[in-house]
Amino acid sequence: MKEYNYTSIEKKWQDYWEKNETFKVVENFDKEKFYVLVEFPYPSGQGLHIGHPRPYTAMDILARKRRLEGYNVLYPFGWDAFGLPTENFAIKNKIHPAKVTADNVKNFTRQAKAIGFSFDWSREINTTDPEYYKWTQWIFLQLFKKGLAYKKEMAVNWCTDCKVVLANEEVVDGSCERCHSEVVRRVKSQWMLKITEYAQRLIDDLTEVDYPERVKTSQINWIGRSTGAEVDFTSTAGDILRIFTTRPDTLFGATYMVISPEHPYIDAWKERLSNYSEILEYKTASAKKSDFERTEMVKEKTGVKLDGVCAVNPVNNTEIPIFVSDYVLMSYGTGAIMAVPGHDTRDWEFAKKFNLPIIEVVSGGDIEKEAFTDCDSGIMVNSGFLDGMSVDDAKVKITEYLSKQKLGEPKINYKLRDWVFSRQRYWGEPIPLVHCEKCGWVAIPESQLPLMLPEVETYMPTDTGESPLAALDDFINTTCPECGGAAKRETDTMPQWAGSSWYFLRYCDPYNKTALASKEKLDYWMNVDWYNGGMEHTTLHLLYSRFWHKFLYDIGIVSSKEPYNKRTSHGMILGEDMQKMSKSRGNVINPDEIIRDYGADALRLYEMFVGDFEKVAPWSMTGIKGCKRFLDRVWNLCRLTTVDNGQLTVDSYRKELCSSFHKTIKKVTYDIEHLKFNTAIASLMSLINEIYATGAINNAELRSFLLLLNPFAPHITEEMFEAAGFGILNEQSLPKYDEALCKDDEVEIVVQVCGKVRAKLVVPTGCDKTEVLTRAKEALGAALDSKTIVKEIVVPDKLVNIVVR
RNA sequence: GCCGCUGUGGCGGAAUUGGCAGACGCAGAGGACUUAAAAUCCUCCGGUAGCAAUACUGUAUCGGUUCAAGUCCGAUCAGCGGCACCA
Repeated sequence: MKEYNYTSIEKKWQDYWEKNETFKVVENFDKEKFYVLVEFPYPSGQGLHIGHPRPYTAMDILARKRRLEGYNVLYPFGWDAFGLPTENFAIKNKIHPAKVTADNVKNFTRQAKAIGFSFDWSREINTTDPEYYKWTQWIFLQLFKKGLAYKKEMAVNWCTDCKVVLANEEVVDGSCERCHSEVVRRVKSQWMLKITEYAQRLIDDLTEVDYPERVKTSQINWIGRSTGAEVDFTSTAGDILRIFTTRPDTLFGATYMVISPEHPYIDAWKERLSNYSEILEYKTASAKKSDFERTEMVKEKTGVKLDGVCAVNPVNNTEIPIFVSDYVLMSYGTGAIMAVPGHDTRDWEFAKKFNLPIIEVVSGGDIEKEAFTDCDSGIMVNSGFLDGMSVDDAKVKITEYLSKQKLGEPKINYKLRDWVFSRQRYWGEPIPLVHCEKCGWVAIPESQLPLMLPEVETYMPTDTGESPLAALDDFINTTCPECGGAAKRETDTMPQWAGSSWYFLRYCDPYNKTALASKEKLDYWMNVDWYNGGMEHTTLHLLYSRFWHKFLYDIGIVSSKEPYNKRTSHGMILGEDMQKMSKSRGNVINPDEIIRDYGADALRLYEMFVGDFEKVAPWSMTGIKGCKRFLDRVWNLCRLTTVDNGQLTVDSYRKELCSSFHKTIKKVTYDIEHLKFNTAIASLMSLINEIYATGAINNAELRSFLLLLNPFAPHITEEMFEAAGFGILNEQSLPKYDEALCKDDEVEIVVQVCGKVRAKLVVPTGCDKTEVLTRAKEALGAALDSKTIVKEIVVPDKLVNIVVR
């Protein structure tokens, strides 16, 4: 057995593909297209992670298979290059982030090419390229013009020492990742995008797409639609206090109210509140917590009663106390709730702690022990005109009543919040707006796009929390496009999500100077037929890009409501210790070394063979050796005796291998479509074992085997294909299977007695049921004597089960 | 606390979706080749009992449905990931 020289073979074919532009694709309107997409990477300083090749190889296999099936395949690649790590590296090392990005991209490109992905490199894009972000800015302007971008006061993480706004990621246990100082929540005016306006459509159109159920569920839960009612309580201060509830039926059971610490009434009622200072203290304390900390279930409920103002329940005119507590969030509903401790777990806990009355309004539970929250079985009690009704009926009745009395109205709420689109950072797309004293916020003319990111001395945000751009007078000061007067530019930049929300459109027409892509090309290539990415992007990137696509559909840029027909997700590659790979754990694997020691084909094969594609899988050095061993066996196929019959037709496999070949072709073809790469490879391994067992091979067998393996291991198969005189593999078609030839003439039948295997029997495929049963009984012989047969089950071509007493 | 996912040999994982559990690979043991080693090839490889044929047992735990359960249902335990107490 000889090892093959993977280094020179892989280099040879990578050069060949590059020189011949093998995978460059052009719009061919006569040919059926197939658009395969992988999430473009963030080019970090660490280089390609060993996890990256897993999804890239999987989709490369699909792309190569589709080409062999005759499709016009678009499989593009690019760089999602704006972002914090690059900026932080630039700050630390005083290198321009554009330079850092260019270096990282160069390294990533070298590594990606060494793995032999069949990307169309002529369509490479980079979100930090002004020719690209010109169109990111253009889309933002359209959103702005349609009223979908607005400014809002938002709480941000503020490092008290660095005096900068921090991303959630930079806050570790409530303190700054860099200086470990305290981080507080501070209010800042931010650009927001009204994704909530698309909430219902983002739910509804999920029925049109082929996503894994867990992805759909995550998105639906994230958007979090709930139906209920808004109800107006009056306060003893004379104002109306509006609340949202999903359980209007329990209105008679409301024994107190809770408002969020940020609720504006706290200030409005300042004069009436005898314990105002105590309330203010509570408000300050809760400002230090994140929403997550505030809403943690395990934590003890906290709160302060408002002394001096009460609320009045509109259905029974009862006066009830008002509390302020941080478990109520200003960002959901109206920032105020009615508390029904008898039928809400959180309210129940709060009421127990503060000794508040608990009234049962739905019978069926024991409210002394816990809140009774079941909506299906209870009957209304202690609820005036609702008594005796089911919960569902009561909901309808009370909502009608409230509407009629003008005390409230039905309401649908979504958990989904609008998208915070501003960053007080340098390394992002500048927001192309100016602020004019007279005209307000004004879009810059589209002819002035791209609004270039200017050079700055330091990338550090300013100590007022503004972006580094705020320190550049030349950049800030401009004229108003509307009135011509003096105006100031927006200095915030866009989040990294912006560029990735539409990149799949740019791949269709990456050099277009007059549009983000031409309508003709968009209509040819879109939709993305198959999009693979990580589960971690399910609720942010995937939702954001669907939102932008729907907006572009609304303004006539794209022709479909949804961008992606099919979405799949891969599992992470873990370290050999089953832990997430990280520098601190010391379990990081460098792909360069793997390629050097085993070759790209072995790396590709191993990452596909290691386990279920959708689940996490650990790296294993011995595992990759096994894959390399398999490739050596493939290489040595050509050293077997060739028993050539001179034919290259499908039916020229030798008789003893014919059925195996057809079965393997069927299995590999099926498995690739269903992300079962591991079992596809296993079946190829079984087939090669069978070939070796015969000690020989013929041309048709070698040719089919190489074609089947090619999507997984493109270099070695191209080389062997050429050496065998079959031509260039990439220009061929995938072998086909014949269903009739996949079947064996005979099958083994399991004979069970009471579910236990007692005999085995070989019968012709498709053998008659009674015939099988007779032969099964013969096989069992005396074992059935003196037993009463209760039941006889025959599963054709599989098993016989005889139940006896 | 809530949501989602996952529990199968020494290890990674298969199992046509209810029909012989452990495919394929790794590791291990024995043998062949070799002066020797590596590589390669052949054989064995869940547990218990047995020289063996074989029998019993076995898919996190407990229970259920079924002729038949890794697979379906109910409860429990453990691990991983996500989270915005969503009223």
